[in-house]
Amino acid sequence: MIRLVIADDHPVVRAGLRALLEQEEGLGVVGEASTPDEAVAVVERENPDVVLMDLQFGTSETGADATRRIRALDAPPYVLVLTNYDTDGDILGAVEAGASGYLLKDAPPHELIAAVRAAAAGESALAPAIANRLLTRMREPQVSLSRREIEVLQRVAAGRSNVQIAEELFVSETTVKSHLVHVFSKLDVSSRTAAVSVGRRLGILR
Amino acid sequence: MIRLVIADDHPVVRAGLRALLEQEEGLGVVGEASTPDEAVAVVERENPDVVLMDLQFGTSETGADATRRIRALDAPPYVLVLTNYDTDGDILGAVEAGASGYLLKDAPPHELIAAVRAAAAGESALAPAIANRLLTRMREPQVSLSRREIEVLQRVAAGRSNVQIAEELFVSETTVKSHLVHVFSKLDVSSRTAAVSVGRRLGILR
DNA sequence: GATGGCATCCATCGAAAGTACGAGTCAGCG
DNA sequence: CGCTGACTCGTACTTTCGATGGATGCCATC
Repeated sequence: MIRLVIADDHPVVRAGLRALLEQEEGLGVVGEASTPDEAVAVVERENPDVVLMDLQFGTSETGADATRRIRALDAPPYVLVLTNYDTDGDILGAVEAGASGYLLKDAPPHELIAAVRAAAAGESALAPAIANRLLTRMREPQVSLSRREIEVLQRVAAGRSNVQIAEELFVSETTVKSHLVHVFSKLDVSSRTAAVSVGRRLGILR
Repeated sequence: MIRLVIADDHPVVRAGLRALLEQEEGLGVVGEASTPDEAVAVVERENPDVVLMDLQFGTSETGADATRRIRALDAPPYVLVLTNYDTDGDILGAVEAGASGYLLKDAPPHELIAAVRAAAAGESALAPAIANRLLTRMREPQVSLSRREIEVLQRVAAGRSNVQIAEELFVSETTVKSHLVHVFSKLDVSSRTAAVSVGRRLGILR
């Protein structure tokens, strides 16, 4: 049986995933987590085959962080990342953190199940709608912001101050400014608000 | 038994709601819909007691529209609106469309069930976290920005500085700041970038 | 006629934001 | 092994924002 752990901060989503997955032969949910920390703990305890990991939690720590920590364990499970938006900037981060698959939350059940089975078999499973975007982004670097720069820009777009962003990312305010300097230069702007508007037009921001 | 219909475009969310609600005594899900149109059709066919209605569908039509149409039927069911964000601008629209309750998707299960029972009894059920915000917004009629304030906010969103905006509008920089102070206060934010992001979510900006 | 919202204007002050250096670690690559 | 790029941090400086607390005239509504 494929043993699963679900990590998502929405009780409704957890219940939905559990319901959809458990009515499938050969799949079993052995644990749930509502925070990144809890996810790591549950995975260590249950030693599952596959983890379904939400990208956005209510906290500052993201699913990508948890994914990185989980993949650093001994004999780690495969991690399937879940997200709401196919434009999420953390997707790249999650993939680099060791996620072996990537799914949209509005994916139909059969896609979900296929992805879980693929992941359990060690294969890569990207939602079709995503694979394209990811690949095109890979090969056409365009205005390629680094992962960190995108992360900072997203938080700027959410209205956070430099100090707040620094705290959320556990770096100094100087570092945040430094990232922003690069973002401004790459986007050819000179203020955060302009950067947000250009970033949105270029599809870097949702 | 309280007969329920679930309308949400996410299969996972539908399954989660169904799972959480059906393990409760006296509740039964008699239909699901993945689009606003389908929701109206299913409600007409099943004649349920309560409808759980998502606010955002993938389409241009919103849950508020469907709510309005459902409440216009003969002997309509009560409608509970579901949304991700407590700042969603359509909330007011949904309430005005006849929704009798309002829930965040990350609400704990007991809150969800309590809201369904309250709705079935014809009572109003607002997520506690929301009720306040909604009420204050009701008595302080929405977020109506003046024409001038919107003009300024739009230019802020385009990345202009206060000085630039002042020149464009043929007023002094202080005047621009003054408008922005009002905008900030109305939108309950304290920076231009946050104002832009809230303004966008509320539909004030493109 | 009063009240209140809107648009306009003003000054000051501290807090953010942005600029401009320099500089270190680390991973990956040719 | 040296190079490059991403990421990190520091210090010092200038500019822009935002908060505060006023002021005026206009106009609609009560």
